[in-house]
Amino acid sequence: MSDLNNRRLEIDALRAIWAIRHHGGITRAAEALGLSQSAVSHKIKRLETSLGCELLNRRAGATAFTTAGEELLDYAGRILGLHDEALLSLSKTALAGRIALGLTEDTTCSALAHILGRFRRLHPDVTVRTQVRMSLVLRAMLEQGELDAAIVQVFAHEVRPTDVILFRETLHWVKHPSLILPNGASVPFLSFHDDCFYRHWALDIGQDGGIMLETVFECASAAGIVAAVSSGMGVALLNERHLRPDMQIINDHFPVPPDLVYVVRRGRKVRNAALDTLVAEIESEISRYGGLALAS
Amino acid sequence: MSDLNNRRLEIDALRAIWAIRHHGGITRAAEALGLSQSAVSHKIKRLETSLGCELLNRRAGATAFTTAGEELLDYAGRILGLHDEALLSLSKTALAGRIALGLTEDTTCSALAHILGRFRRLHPDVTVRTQVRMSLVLRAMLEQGELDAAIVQVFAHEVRPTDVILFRETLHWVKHPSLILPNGASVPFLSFHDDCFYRHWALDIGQDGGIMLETVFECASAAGIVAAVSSGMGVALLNERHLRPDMQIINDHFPVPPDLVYVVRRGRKVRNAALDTLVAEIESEISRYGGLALAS
DNA sequence: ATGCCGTCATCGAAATTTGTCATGTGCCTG
DNA sequence: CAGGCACATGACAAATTTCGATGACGGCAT
Repeated sequence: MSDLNNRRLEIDALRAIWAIRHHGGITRAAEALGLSQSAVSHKIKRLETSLGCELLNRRAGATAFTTAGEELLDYAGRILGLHDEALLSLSKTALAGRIALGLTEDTTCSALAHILGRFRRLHPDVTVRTQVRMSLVLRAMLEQGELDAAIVQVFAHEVRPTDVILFRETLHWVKHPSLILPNGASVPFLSFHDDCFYRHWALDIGQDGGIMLETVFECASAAGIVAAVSSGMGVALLNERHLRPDMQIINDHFPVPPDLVYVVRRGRKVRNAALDTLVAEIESEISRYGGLALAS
Repeated sequence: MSDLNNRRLEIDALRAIWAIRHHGGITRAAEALGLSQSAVSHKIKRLETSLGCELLNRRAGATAFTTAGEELLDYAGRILGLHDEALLSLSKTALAGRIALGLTEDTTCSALAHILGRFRRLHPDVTVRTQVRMSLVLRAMLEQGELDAAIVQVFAHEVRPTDVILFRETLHWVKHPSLILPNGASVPFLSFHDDCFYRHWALDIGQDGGIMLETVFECASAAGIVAAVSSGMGVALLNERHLRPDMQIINDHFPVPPDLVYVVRRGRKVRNAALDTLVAEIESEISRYGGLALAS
C-alpha cells in the first residue's frame, strides 16, 4: 500500500470494476469499455495494490467480488453517478419544453431510470411524461404522434437508421427436459399477452414452418412464462436473460427465432431540442458502458 | 472538446481546482498539493480543453472562477468527499470506544466538521463527544485527563513533537490609520476575553518592551475586535485571516508577536485505537491539501 | 485421464499522459 | 517604468497506461 495520502481512485478504474460487475468478467468488461483485456486486468491490479487489498476472487469463468470489492463497487456507483452528472451539467444548455416518452416494462428498472432522474435534475424546465406500455402499443402511439420517443423492442431486421440501439437480445425456443414433443401433433405454446409482438411471429410460423402451435397459456409477464416452462407446460419463446438452468433450448425442427433489439425510436415530430439531449445522454451512457445494464 | 464519451474528470484535477479555490490561486494551490506551479496550471488547462469551456478567469493577483468553474467546484467537492470516504472505508478496521474531543470555536466551521461527520459514519461504534472551549481551557482539560485530544492554538515555539500541526498563523499588531499613537502615553488595547492565551503575552510586554497597554475593550469574538479596530478604538493583535483592507499593520516600536500554530494535541492516555485513527485521518487530510481550509 | 476452450495474469515494447524546468507574458505597484 | 507577482507555455524527462503475445489455470467434454 502506497502512502495514505497519495492514493487515489482513478475514475477509469472505478468504471472498470463497475463494468466488470455488470458484464460479468474482465474480458467482457474490456470489450464494453473499448479496451484490451490486459488493460482492464492491469487497471484492477493497480487498484488492488494501491488499496492494499483484493477486490476480485479471480477464477476463469466466474469472477466474484470480495467483500472489499462489493464495498468499493457501492462507492464507485455513487462517484460515477456524480461524475457523469457533473460532465453533463457542464455541457448542458438551458432546455425547456415537454417530452412524451414511452417505455416497456422491461426497461423501467434499467439504467434508464437513472438517466431519466438525472435529466429531470439537470433540466427542471423540461416536463417528461412517461408511459409504460408494450412495444406494439408504443409503436402505434409513435405513429399517431402521441409520443415523442419510445424505448421499444423490435426485430433486428426492422431496425431503422434513425433508431438508437440499446442492446440486442437473442430469442430461444425453450422447454423443460421433462416435456417430450410428440412428432406431428400440435405443440403446446406458452404465450405472452396478445399485444406481444413476437407472439405474432410465433403463431405465423404455423403456416410456414410446418409446426402447429396451440396456445395453452397466456401471461403478460415474463415471470409467469418462466414458471410455466419450468413446470413443463409447454414451449415458449424467451430472451436469453430469462433462461434458467433447468430449461432446455430447442434447436431442432423449430425455425430459428429472429434476433431482438431494444431501440430508442423517435416519433415523427422533427425538432425537439430537449428530446435530442435526452437521446444523446442515453447514447452516451450506452457507448460508455457498451450497452445498458438491465435487471434480469 | 473531445468525444463526449471519452471525457473524464481526473480526481487529481478536481483536487487541484478545489485547492485553487481554497488557497486562492494556482501558485498557492500547487504548493499545498506538493506540485510545481506549471503542473497545476497544465492540469487545469487540460481540464478546460477536455470540457471545452473556461473554468478560471486568469489574472495575476486575483484568479476568479467562471460560472462553469463554480459549478464544477460544487461537484468536485461532492465527488472528492465520496472519493476520500471510499478510500478510508476500504482501509478501515472495526473500531469501538469513545473519544472526548475539544475544539476551539474557530475550527468548528473548518474541514474538521466534515472529518468528524465522516468518522461517525465510518465508525458508528465509536462515540465522539466534542466540547468547544478556548485554547487555554482546552489545554487545562487535556492536562487533567478530561479530554483525549483537542485542537488548540499554541505559540509556534511551544509545539511539542507529538503535536500534529494543522496550520500556522501570523499575528500582527493592527490599528486603523486614523488612530495616531502618542509617544510615551499608554496604548489603548482591544483585547480578547480573559482566557485568550495570547492576551497574556500582550499584557506581559508592558514590562519588557517599554510599551504600556491599557485595555479599553474586551470581546470574546474576533468579529467584535475587528469592528473595534476599524472604528479606530485602539490597537489589537489579530490573525492574518482577520485583517481587513482598512487596517494598518504596526511594525515599529511594538515587539514582534510570536507566530501561532493550530495543533492537534493528545491527552496523557496512552492507547486509544479510535483516537489514533481519527488523528491519522486529520493528518491525511492536511497533507493532502497542505493545511486545513478555515473559514475566515 | 487428456485435450480443448474460455478466462485471466504477466511481460516487454510502444504510446500516451503527467510533471518539471526554464522562460515568456500580462498586470499591478511603488 | 522597473520590479515583482501570478500564470502560461514549450521542450524535454519521467512515469504511467495500453497493447499484443504468451503462459497458467480451471472447467468441460470426450
